Amino acid sequence: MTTLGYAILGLLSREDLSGYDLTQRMKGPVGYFWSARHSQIYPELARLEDGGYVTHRVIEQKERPDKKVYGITDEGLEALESWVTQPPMPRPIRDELTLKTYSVWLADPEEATRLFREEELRHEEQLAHYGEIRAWMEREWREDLTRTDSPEFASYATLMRGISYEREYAEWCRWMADSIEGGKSLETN
Amino acid sequence: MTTLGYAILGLLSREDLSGYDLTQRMKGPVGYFWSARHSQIYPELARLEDGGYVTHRVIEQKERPDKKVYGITDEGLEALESWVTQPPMPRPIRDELTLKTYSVWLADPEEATRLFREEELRHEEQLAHYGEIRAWMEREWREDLTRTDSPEFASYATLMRGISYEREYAEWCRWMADSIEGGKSLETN
DNA sequence: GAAGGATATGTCAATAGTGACATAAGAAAA
DNA sequence: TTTTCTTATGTCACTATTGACATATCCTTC
Repeated sequence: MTTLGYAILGLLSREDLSGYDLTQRMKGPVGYFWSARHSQIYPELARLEDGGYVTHRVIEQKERPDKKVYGITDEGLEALESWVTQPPMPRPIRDELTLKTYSVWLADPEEATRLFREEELRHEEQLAHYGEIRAWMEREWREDLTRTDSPEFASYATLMRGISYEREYAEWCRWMADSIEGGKSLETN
Repeated sequence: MTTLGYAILGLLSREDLSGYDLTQRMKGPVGYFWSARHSQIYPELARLEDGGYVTHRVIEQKERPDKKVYGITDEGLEALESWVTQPPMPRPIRDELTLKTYSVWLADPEEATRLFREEELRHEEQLAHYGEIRAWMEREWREDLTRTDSPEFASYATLMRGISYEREYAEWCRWMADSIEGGKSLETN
């Protein structure tokens, strides 16, 4: 089983979905830390069905193309449950901006400052967006969020990782821009 | 040009290195946010040489296999310089632990708590390791760190990203473990 | 004397992931 | 009326990355 397979099972454990729906859901909370295009999702669904983790039924629609709606099987749910608490495979982090930082000493300071200010803004915007979603969740899901065995709590916890990730990134970008602009690094930290 | 190509140029802009040396360097500051195995580095060096970004000379060694030491060309340095301040390609983040979190509602709370405590420890350890390197850098490179056009500052800045990344990750893991252990999420945050 | 580790450079098959191509039909906007 | 968007499912070629295989020598440890 691939990690993408578990991402799909994670979505199907909450509700039955078509390949198209799954592609859309990849833009929500799951997609913040794992995403895929439809060209990867359709073949993966076929593999999951082959392995007995999901099944599908065809929904005929008038005035729209037919749908294949997928549902998780008992075997699929079991596989997902045992995967969840297994320590994650250590994967190397790949972050192009931080790699660029390693060569920032070669850059024009003004251009470098602009780069980090721009990236700071990008992460601040993402943070603001997540903040709105958080406020919505805390308003709509107040009860559910007190139970850690609710899917709502799981979505909220994933979002919280997004929030702290973006905040950390934005702060570091600001520190970088300030350091280069000020010409000194140890001064501001 | 690939991102790995620029990672290699970034190392070669500081000193001439062999493929083997580059592989070793990938475990240091550059490797914190971009890494590769030797099986990827050797072909990439060939491509870089093909493109005129690097050149090599063979160093014959007694009692050891011969070396190919690579050096960056003027074209290579130019390419690297213009890449550094270019906005990075947006890449999807892939983090298996945060993906698991999306399905944590299915898990046994005790096993989930153990998972997040373990991961918290891993990140705390990495943080402690980075902290030692930071202390060493601040001691040894005091002067250099005041100039943002020094390679030492660039290494330090990369390390600082590592430090804030690990701190953020460890804190979130602690919040997760505490939330699941306490059975409540909104209480501790 | 044997085994394992470090130095040193490569190839190759398999997997993961992206972007483009392909098709089809209704709805909405220009 | 034509174009564009949304729904809907798929394939295919290419790139990036990993892990295993391959070879050779010296040095250190058992």
